[in-house]
Order: sequence, then structure tokens, then C-alpha cells
Amino acid sequence: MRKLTVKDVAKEAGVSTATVSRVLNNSGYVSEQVRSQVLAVVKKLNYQPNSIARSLKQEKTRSIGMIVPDMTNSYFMTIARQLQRKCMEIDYHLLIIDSEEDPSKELKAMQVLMEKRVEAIVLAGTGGNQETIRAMSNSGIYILLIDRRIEGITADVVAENNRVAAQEATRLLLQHGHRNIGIIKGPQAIHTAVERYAGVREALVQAGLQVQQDYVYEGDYSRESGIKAAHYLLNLPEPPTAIFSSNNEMSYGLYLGMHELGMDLQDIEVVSFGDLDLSPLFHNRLSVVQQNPAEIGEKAGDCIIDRLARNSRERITPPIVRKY
Amino acid sequence: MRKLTVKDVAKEAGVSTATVSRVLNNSGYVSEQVRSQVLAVVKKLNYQPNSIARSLKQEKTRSIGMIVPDMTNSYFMTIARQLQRKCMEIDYHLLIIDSEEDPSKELKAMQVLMEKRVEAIVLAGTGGNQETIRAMSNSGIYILLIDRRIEGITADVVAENNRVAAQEATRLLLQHGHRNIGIIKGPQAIHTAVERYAGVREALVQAGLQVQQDYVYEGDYSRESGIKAAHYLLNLPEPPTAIFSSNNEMSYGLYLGMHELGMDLQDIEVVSFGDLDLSPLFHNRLSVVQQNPAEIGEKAGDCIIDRLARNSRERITPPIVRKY
DNA sequence: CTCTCCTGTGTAAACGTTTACCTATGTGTT
DNA sequence: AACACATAGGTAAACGTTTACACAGGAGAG
Repeated sequence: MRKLTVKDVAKEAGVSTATVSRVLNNSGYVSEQVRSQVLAVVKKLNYQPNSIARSLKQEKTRSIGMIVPDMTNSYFMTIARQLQRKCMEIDYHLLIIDSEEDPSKELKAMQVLMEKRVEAIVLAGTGGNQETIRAMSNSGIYILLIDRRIEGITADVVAENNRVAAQEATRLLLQHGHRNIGIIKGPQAIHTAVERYAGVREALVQAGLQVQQDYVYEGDYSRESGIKAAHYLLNLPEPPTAIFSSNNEMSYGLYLGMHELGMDLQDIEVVSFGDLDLSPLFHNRLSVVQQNPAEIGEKAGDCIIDRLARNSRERITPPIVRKY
Repeated sequence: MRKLTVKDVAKEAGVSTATVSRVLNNSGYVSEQVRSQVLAVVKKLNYQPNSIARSLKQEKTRSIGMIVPDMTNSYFMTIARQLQRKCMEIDYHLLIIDSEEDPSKELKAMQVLMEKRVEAIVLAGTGGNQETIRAMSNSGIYILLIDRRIEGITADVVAENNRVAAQEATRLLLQHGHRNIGIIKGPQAIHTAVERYAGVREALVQAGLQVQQDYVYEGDYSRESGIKAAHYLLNLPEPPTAIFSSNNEMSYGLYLGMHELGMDLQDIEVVSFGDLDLSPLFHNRLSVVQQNPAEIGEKAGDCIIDRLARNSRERITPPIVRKY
């Protein structure tokens, strides 16, 4: 029950291994006669080429790596799915690793991907490991940042325009007459969190208000921190009448916290970055900034294909920065 | 900027490639002197071994494949995360592919994994491809079914006891006095759906009731089908006073549907398989069957390690069927 | 009729590792 | 002194592909 090799096929078909390879790869010249003969044998023996050997010889692994900060978050996995589809189309495969928002795990992941000789890395980073990222980029591997920019790294980026979106979300609250707005911001190591917070501040300043630090709570994008934020903000002497929440997990936490406090969910107007399941049920008092992960995945795939197509190596182009 | 090989390291360190390899793998004898010398060179040149070449020579890829029916579903990805952790521990990596609940994509995925020479496949199947699965299993690769059994396939399975859980969930509704219970069941090609439906029926029969087909709606585990189910069940001449929903996505749909119909969410008592985000907010009228994906991932990892540890190949043991 | 070029096929050398086998020391035991 | 055995390290052959090169026959051009 040993695995078959190209030699077995060659022998059975009465040709050389070179010919078998040519048939399998549609390369070089091979007569129609022999071609079908070989294919018949392949089918008969149920031969499956060893892609490891192929990769070694061709010095191409036909694989790309992806590092996400939370594998259980459907936002990132929607990106991943779209990317995987694109990869499949060009016969590549996607190797997904979860960094769990932990820079040291991220580092490990990058090393693994390097050893696996992936041809590109799609990275939604934790914000750390700048030196390693730079080193890898210099060593020739294509690095594409998604969702989050990373400070000090110049590379292609596919991301949403968090700042403008946050501005608009904030303006919505202002238009509804709120002047006392609570802010649940994300961890300031993460680019999206910084951008969103900046957007909120800008909108407030434009409206002639100033940001009161008392009304800002820094969470870590987790549900638990949303609960804490709720307890903090809603127990202020003069609680906010509206809250901006920087991501959906924290918004879940916010609602859970309100529930713990015995409040009616409608007591506060909320605007959340990222959709919530069941959000339609809250629609009178909840607005969300719709994100479009599928589109990010799509565009990331295009970037990758673009780069891999031109056999790379030669050009040292300035990074293309794409914002959507 | 060519990639370094073991030869480069050997030359630089003034030793043979064999010695370098021995150092890197902690195998065979090598003096402390030479060892540190080699390691210094490795560090200095920033050499990274090519795991492709290693895999080829060793005929081990140190990789395992996983096929899930929905990559964006946090249930499966929680399993995946746990599994990936386990894999990392033993220096394996996990290759995750999304079948999107589509048997033909599943087939493609299996072929890719075979060519990649993964050492095991963890499969949450679509219910199809029995012949291929059998063939692969016969060809020596270890196949571990998770979450869902597959008809006609004998293999190790790590799954929850859906039937008993569904029974208990149903009994809860019965205890609350409901006699008119709507059922949203899942696609009958999928094992979990069959089991859950069976559990519900059993509980009803035990209570001396009989299943009325009018009150059973077959969805496809998607949110949309949950919405349709709501419209169907709640527009019956005599609508149910309680509903059993076979998975969480359909439960989301159910609530969205109720909302569309202008109903109060509290009008109906619901028991759902699989937790919902924000479910605490509904607690008076919603109960959920808590699932434990992390535990499934954990146990699946154990199975894999177990099997890989004994160098396999020799034993033809009867499959271990594990139910949790 | 010769020269060139296209077609079809085989031979063997890579790709970058690991490892079986060999040789050479030293060290302790009898 | 003779032997066994542990230590240390080199040589070269694999692993399963792809592909550069070589060669041969046939066709078309001059």
C-alpha cells in the first residue's frame, strides 16, 4: 500500500518519467497517443502527484500564509474565506494561523510560514514584531497588510477607511442631539483602534465640542472589556446619553453590561463599529458601521495575484497603499 | 538575496552538512564545541531550514488537514483554534479548508489535502463523498470525523451527544407546559440535524404526544431559513407557543422573522441548539443548549496525537467511537 | 539534396534536506 | 596488549518531482 510515484506510472505506461511529468503538467511536446495512454494509467492506479517533491524542485510552494488575530471572529474569517476562494482559483492554498492577538504567537506564526516557504503573507497584525516583518519583507517575501496598518512598516495595505467611518458614525449621534457621548475605544497598539478614536475626536471637535477623558474608556476589543466599559460609563455622575463603541465584541459587552445594571437597552443610543447579530432588533437605538470583510478578502486576493503574476524578484516598486 | 541552504552554513562553519543537520535536529553525536559554532553561524546568517526539503526526505509533512463546512462560523473555528494549538505544541501545522457545505468543494479540498500529503484529516463533513472518504481511509491516511458522523463511514468520531441534548431541551419546553411545539429542523443530510430531530421526537413521544408534521419546518442551518421558518410557523392557524430550533443561525433567523412579523420576542418560548450572542438578554424566554467546541477541538487533538504517536501503519484496530 | 525547424521522447541532474554507512579517535575493561 | 564501545564527524545516497539537454525523425524551404 505504498504511495505511487511517477516512476510507477512511467513503468506501467511504458514511457519515461519525463513524459509522464509532461502529460501531467501540459508542458512540452507529447503525442496525443501517449498522452491518453498515460492519463489512463494515472486514473487506473489512482496516482496522486506528491506536491512536496514538486515544490522542492520548482522552488515554488503555491501557498500563501495568513495570520489573523482571532480565528473565531467571523469578520476575519469572512476575509479568509474570500481569499481562500481566490487562492483556489489559481491553484494556491491558504495557510491560516491564529495569533490570538499575541505578538509572541504572531512571531512564531511568521517563522513557521517562512519555513514553509509561503510565497506571500497576508497579515492582520497585532501591532508588534516590526523588526521581523521588515526583515521578512527585505528577504523577498511579499507581505500584505489587511485591516490594520502597522506603525513603522511600509507595505501594501488593504483596509477600510476607519477614520472617516468613525467620523460619520459620531456625526450621527451629534445630529440626534447628543452632547454627552461616551467612547469605548480599542487598544491603542492596534491601528484600527487609533484611527477610529481619531475619527471620533475629529467629529467632536468639528462640532465645537471637546473630548472629555472621563467619557473615554479603553477596552481591548474583547467582550469582557465591553462589560467593564458599561459599568464604568453608566455609573458616571452624569452618564452619557449615547455611546460610540469601537468594535462589535465590545458592543456585545456593552449590552450585557447594561443588562447587568438592570437598564433598558433602549435607554442609551449606541453606535457600534462592526455589525452585531440581531442588530435589527435594536434598530431604534442602535446603529452600526457596516464593514465589508468580503470585499477586503477580494481585494487582498487581487493584490496577491497581481504580485505573484509578475514573477516578482526584479522590481523594487514603491508600495501601493490602497485604502477603501 | 538567494535563500541560504544547509551547505552555506556548513561551509561557513567549516563542517559537513551532516553535522549541521545533526545540530539542527539534536540527533546523533556532535561536540559541544562544534554545536555552538554551528548555531552561531545559523544565527549570524539567519538561516532558515527549508521544511519542504525536510518533508520530502523524511516522508513526513508534519501537517494535518481540516475541512469545515463554514469557516465563518465561530463554532467550527473554536474547534479549529483548539486543534491548532495542539498541533503547534507537537510542531505540526493545521491546514484549514472551507467546504462551504458543498460536497463538490469538499471533494476538491480532500484532493488538495492528499496531494499535500497531510498525515491526517479532520473532517466535519457535508454528508457526501462517502466513496472518496473510504478510499482515502483505505489508502492509509487517518480520518477523524468531528461534530458530525457520516452515514456509511466507520471512523473515529468526536462529537457531542446531540440526541440526548435535544431530548433534554425538548423536555424543558414540556415541563413549562407547552403542548404545541414548533420544530425547526436542519437538513437531513447532516448527521447532527438528524440526531437532534430524533431527540425531539423521542421526548415528545415519551410525553405521550405525537409529532405533527405541520409544526415541523426543515431549514438548512442558515439564517435565511430561520426567517422563513418563523413566517411559516407563526402564521399557522394555531401557532405554536414554543419553538425548538436546531442551530443558532436559524434561531437568529427566527428572531429576525418574529421582528418582521411585528411580534414581541417574548411572545414565544424558544430553545435553541447552540448559543446566541446576547442570549442573556432574552433569558426569560430563550434557553440554549450550550455546546462546547473547545472541548471537541481538544479531544480531536488528543485523538490525532494518539494516532500519530504510534507510528501507525501496522495496526488495523476497530475504530474508536467517542461520544461526548 | 541539404539545412533548418518543429515534434516527440528519453537520460540524468538538479532542488535542500536527512541519514545509513563508514572511519577515526579516545577510554575503560580484561 | 587487545578488545569493545561510546563519541565525533564526514561521504554520498536517497526522497519524488521537474527540466535542461540530447537525440532522432519528419516536414518544409531554399
